[in-house]
Amino acid sequence: MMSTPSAINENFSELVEPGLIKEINDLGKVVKVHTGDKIMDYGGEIIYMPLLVSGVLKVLRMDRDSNELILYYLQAGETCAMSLTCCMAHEKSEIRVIAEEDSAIVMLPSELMDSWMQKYPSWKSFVMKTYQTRFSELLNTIDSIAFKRMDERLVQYLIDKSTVNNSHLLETTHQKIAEELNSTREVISRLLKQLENQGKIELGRNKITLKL
Amino acid sequence: MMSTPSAINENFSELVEPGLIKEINDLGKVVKVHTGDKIMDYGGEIIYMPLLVSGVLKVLRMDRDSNELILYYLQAGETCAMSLTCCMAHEKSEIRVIAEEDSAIVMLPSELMDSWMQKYPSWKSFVMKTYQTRFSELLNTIDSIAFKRMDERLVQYLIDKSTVNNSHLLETTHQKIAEELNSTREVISRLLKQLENQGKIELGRNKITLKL
DNA sequence: ACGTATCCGTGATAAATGTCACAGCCAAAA
DNA sequence: TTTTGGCTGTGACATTTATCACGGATACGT
Repeated sequence: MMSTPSAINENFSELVEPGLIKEINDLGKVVKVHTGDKIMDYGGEIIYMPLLVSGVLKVLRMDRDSNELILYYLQAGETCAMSLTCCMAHEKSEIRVIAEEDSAIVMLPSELMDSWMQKYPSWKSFVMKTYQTRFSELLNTIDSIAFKRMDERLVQYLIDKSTVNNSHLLETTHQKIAEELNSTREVISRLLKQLENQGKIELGRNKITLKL
Repeated sequence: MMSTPSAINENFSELVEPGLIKEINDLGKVVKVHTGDKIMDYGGEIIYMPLLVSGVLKVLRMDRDSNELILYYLQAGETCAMSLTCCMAHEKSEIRVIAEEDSAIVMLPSELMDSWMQKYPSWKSFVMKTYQTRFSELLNTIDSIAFKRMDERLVQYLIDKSTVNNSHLLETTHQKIAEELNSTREVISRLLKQLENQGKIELGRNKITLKL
């Protein structure tokens, strides 16, 4: 498995100390995953912390009856705040992480995190920034499910998905959307049909085209 | 305004460096607040970071139509993760913080946070632990609103409130509960009546008694 | 003790979402 | 081509929660 020094520089430009870059390149393993691959699961041990070099991951929450809910997407240059907390505390995962697209991830042994905080100021800043953005994302998620109706949530979902995939054509099924929004296929189908009637999207089998 | 060295030692025993304790005692201002006082509000600047020495604070989220939702409680020995992120980034608050009980808070100038992270390992651990617990709390909140019905959420609310107030007698109104759960008085009244019929609580004007 | 605010209980009804049932359609495999 | 399985559309109905309306109860100030 080859390490890719340039990838870190390109996507994590805020990490500046040469010693830090060197440690990441020496100790991190590059892992390539494909769309749909599971990177982490509820209850799993977290012994690596993932830096996302390319692609998109999605972070999901589940309950015991395996109802699901998408929390947020991770893009190149980002990492998972949950992994941070878990790494530091050697705890188990409270979330599931799935590759939304083919992705490349640098896996860092979790025991390094702590010492780097003191050793490399830019690492500390990166960690802090990660917490801040993930906190905001979680609050957005809470806003959606607490204060919005399903039609609004669906529109936001389509926009977000279109944004991270960088495409107006979404290749998915009503069933999958329903799962990620913790709803049901019939409800999503009907709301999508409404949106089509309003001229905002076009529907096809396994695909949704956003118009604008 | 007097500083209270012992209060820090008692409630924040994980903060161990003498230099850190001294800085907190020298630079922190002790503020006393009463039940219902607003400590922070949505959109407000955060220039102090609050360490809760005694009492209970509640952290709320609001939307534009001033619908509200309780996120979690803070107890003695804890601090607000949102304040942490805001302090570090000099950002505005995304939440509202209200005193649930009379409380004493040590306010620390936010510009110190960053340097302490490197200077005092126990401060860094404290900050990390804070993030971890708050993250978990937010996930719990998400679980509740995403996966549970109002009757379950209400029971959990009553238990949580009883726990932080350390009393089986809750002095509040149906209206206030409805606001913190982002519901309506009628719904809460009916559900409370159900619980009373099941023998789980007793209702009175401005009070609810938990039986077990 | 009286008047008044607020709080509480509850029926009737509406809106949002979930569930069930089933039919048609499309795409890939045989 | 035919079959098969998954995807989509939609009516009918159930459940959960919100809204409206209003009357009665309780505490508090004067």
